[in-house]
Amino acid sequence: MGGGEDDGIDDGSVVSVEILSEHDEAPPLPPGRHRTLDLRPGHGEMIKPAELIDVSGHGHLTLSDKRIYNALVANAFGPAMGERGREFQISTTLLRGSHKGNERLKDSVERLMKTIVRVRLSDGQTRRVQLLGANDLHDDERQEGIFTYSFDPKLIGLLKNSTVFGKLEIQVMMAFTSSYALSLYEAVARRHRLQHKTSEKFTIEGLRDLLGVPEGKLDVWGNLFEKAIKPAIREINGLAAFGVGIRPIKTGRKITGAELSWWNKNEDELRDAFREIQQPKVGRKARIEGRAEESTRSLQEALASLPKPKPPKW
DNA sequence: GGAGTGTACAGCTCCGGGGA
DNA sequence: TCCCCGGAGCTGTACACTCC
Repeated sequence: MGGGEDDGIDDGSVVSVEILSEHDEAPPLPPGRHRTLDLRPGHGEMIKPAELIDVSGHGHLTLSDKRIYNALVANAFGPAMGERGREFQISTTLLRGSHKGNERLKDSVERLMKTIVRVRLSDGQTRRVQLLGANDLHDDERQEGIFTYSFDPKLIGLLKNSTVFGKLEIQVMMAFTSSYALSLYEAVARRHRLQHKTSEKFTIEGLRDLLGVPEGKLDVWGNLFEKAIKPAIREINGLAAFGVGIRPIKTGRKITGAELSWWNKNEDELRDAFREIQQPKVGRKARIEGRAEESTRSLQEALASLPKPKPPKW
């Protein structure tokens, strides 16, 4: 998520969607172009319209909020998502993850409802809509924990005509431990398939928005880099099918912007990423940083230095 | 001297799970 | 399903240090 009305130096990330009136039919597309909602995600993938990735003002959302929202989008995804007044249902078990109660789910839903999507329209106006529309959480026994939800009609208007999207690997998405990593992953996922582009420049504010850093937090570049950018890059480069890098741009000595770049991984890197996703989250940071190998080696050395145990007498 | 870098530490959030 | 707990590790802040 990122981009928006206060976007970066390079305007390439700003979503520009031609909005139709409530009753308009979608205009015909040029040959070879498809509407996002007509696409079919592959196995283990989800497709997220760019309008839901380039969201401003999502700084207060936690990692689990973002995951839950992606699960709701994945569940609703398809031509039906573009129908006004359409409601969708999903089992709360799928949204809760491994946690037993619904209390966190309720909190997440309320935070998602308070999140405003800001999209710049082609006529220069900015549209503001709620990320999640009206919903019902049935938590009595007869309803078996079903969450019924809808999207704002104005948001549906955007989604119906969307042609730009990001393909997200669900396993990778679930493996992130940092919310900044998930935001950066989504932002790059929608960009890295572009053949003519492998980088994009942002202002510091644009980059903060892209990562979803709350206002007033991590104001100093050093802190932003150390606590948000570095962990996000580390996780993506360790887990995703593509690599990312962020290079600061200086004006004099002051850092005034940053260049985000991305590339496809080679076979070995892909194999490493796949292997890491299969491993438990505990110790991932160390493994990704390559420290795991070192600590394993020192452990082996320590074990080797111990006196060999005598074979048991049977 | 101003700006970036590195790091220690405290607080917070996430996550998994026990028990009612 | 809810309430609660504890551990792991993420996040934010502050400060000393380095560099230009």
